[in-house]
Amino acid sequence: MTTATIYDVAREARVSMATVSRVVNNNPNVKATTRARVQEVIERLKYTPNAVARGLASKKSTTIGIVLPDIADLASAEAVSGIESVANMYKYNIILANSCSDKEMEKEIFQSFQSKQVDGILYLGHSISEESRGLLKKLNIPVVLSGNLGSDDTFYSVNIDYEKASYDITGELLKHGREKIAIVISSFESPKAQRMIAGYKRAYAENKKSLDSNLIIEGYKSYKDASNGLLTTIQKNKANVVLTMFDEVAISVLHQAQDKDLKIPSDFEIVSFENTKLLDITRPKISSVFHPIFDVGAVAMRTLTKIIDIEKARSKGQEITEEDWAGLEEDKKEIQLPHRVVHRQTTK
Amino acid sequence: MTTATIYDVAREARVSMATVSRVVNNNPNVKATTRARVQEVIERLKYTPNAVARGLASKKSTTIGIVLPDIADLASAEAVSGIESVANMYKYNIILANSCSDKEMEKEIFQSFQSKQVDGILYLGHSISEESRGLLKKLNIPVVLSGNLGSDDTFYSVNIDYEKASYDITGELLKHGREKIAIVISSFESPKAQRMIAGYKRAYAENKKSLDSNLIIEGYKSYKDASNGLLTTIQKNKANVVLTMFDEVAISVLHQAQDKDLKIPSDFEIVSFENTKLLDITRPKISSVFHPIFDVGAVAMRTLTKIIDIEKARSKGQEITEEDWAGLEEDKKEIQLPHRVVHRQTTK
DNA sequence: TTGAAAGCGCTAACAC
DNA sequence: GTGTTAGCGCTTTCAA
Repeated sequence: MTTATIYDVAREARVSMATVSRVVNNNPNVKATTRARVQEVIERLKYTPNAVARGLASKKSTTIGIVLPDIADLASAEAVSGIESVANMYKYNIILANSCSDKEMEKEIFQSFQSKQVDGILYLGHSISEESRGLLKKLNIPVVLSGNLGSDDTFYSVNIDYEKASYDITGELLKHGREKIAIVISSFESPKAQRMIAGYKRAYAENKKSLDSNLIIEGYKSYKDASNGLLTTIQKNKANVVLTMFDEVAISVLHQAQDKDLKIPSDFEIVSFENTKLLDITRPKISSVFHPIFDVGAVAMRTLTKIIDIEKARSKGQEITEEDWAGLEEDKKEIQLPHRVVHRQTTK
Repeated sequence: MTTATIYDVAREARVSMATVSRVVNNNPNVKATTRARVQEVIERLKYTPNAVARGLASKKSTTIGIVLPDIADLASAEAVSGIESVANMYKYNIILANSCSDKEMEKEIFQSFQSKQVDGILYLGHSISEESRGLLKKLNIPVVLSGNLGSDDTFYSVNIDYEKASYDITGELLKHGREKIAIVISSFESPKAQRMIAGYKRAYAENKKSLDSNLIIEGYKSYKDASNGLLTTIQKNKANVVLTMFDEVAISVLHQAQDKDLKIPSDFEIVSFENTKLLDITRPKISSVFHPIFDVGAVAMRTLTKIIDIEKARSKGQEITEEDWAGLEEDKKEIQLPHRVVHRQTTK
């Protein structure tokens, strides 16, 4: 079975391909009667435009590429879900690529995205290397980052304000009498971790409490990492509150605390910064800095559509309207979604 | 910046486009020196073939489409991860689409996949409607199902043997003296659930134990669903062992049991049929029928690549070699991966 | 309001 | 081994 082409429709409807194209693309310059006739033939022939041919001719693919370190990670999956929902709304398809945090891989992915002519790229992940940043820039394709920060202002990015989030929760705990608060991060290299630490330090400073740098603990990002005695490390440093960058780490600490028969939250408190749905299926439920992951994905995608439209207008030499810019500022490319502290059952 | 085209390369290397095309596609019919010269120009010009143009000319997109009910679901995400890993190996890109289990949505997705000329489709989900099955058939694109069954033999599918898995665990429990085993499923409509029930019943029959049909409990697929007193329902029917179709349900039951101070596993036992990594981050860890979700995705994708190759050969009128068929049988399209019962801490 | 025609960048006969 | 050429199915001027 060969599918109908625009040419078949044109012939059947006794018009030119151009007219069919106009009808399909809702171009207003078609007489109503002609439009109706073409429509009828389209339905009769079950004509669907070939997106590939269209892409070649128009240099648009209505496809966006997503690069992320690991799709099996729950937070990533939730973000992708948010992305998908708005992509769907705007009729974009999404191509997914796992980078495994590998630079070579990323390079290949970018190339493949370029070759597939994606209209935009969403880069998710806890950090982005300078090389990748450079490659992305050269691609000349609209890009939005999420889950990681623009250290410069080349790209738009969508996140929560990690510094402030960290500051808020640390400050709150300090004000309520906690002194020794441990903070567990993946690595000092991670910009997200850096911001968390910055907020943490600022809170200590403003509350005039002395900070023990041993309480900043590096090297934990999964349940497994942490299950090898992280709690002992925390306790060795006399902390009885811990802030974790990842939910899995929080859960691991919780289990270790339970194994040691610590009373939670009276003896020991836990707050996670990730906030996937995992936190709701532990007992007790783990308190967290609420971080709307789905929304972050959705907003990132929405932002990308705006940039794509602006770039399109720009390349056509068109005026860019206020409406196009709605909600975007050229000089402030870091978009931050609101966060809030959610006390579940692992904080007093 | 305009990217180089095959034509630029041809001109610079003083050969025809055809030769460049041959070099790019590793066609052996090129003299080594010519090949080298072309390669050099390709690198100098940073030429990357345009996949869209290529797709239009060759009617292949090196892209496969994945339809699934919910990407934010952990099991789906793990399967996608498996798919991605082999897709990457075979240089396919993947387009992801959330169907939200909605038929209209699926229809649109299939159309969009068709229009994007995907080389194959992977359909994940607990069940597939007759309509969708029909649409998929008409598409004339290779399809592999996973997570759900082919009730007929139109499509290849990759799963574990749910009937046998259910039979195995039920039989084992019955042999060890349990009498009242509850089984919690999403819905009687689900083919997967049906097979689980079939295995469950077969085990009861073979062990000559009487089965109480109240123990087959329908309507639970998430933590939330279950948290509304599922345990009570189970206990009302005097069961002290439960098999759940989903991990979240198992976790919910576990928590309810803990709330009631049931001793686990001595008073109450739990086995899940899903086996995501969630089961490892509960305390106690939940026993399960081990189900290699990542592998199921990987094998499904691998199967799809084989079918694509076979169809390609077929459409060219080529002989299909033994090698092409490796591991595939035309008359047995249900591929089943091995399962095994994993006793963690919620079974005696 | 419509049509003609020139590509978009590549592949794949077919010819040499 | 290599080149020529005719599309693939569509968009998009430009002209009518």
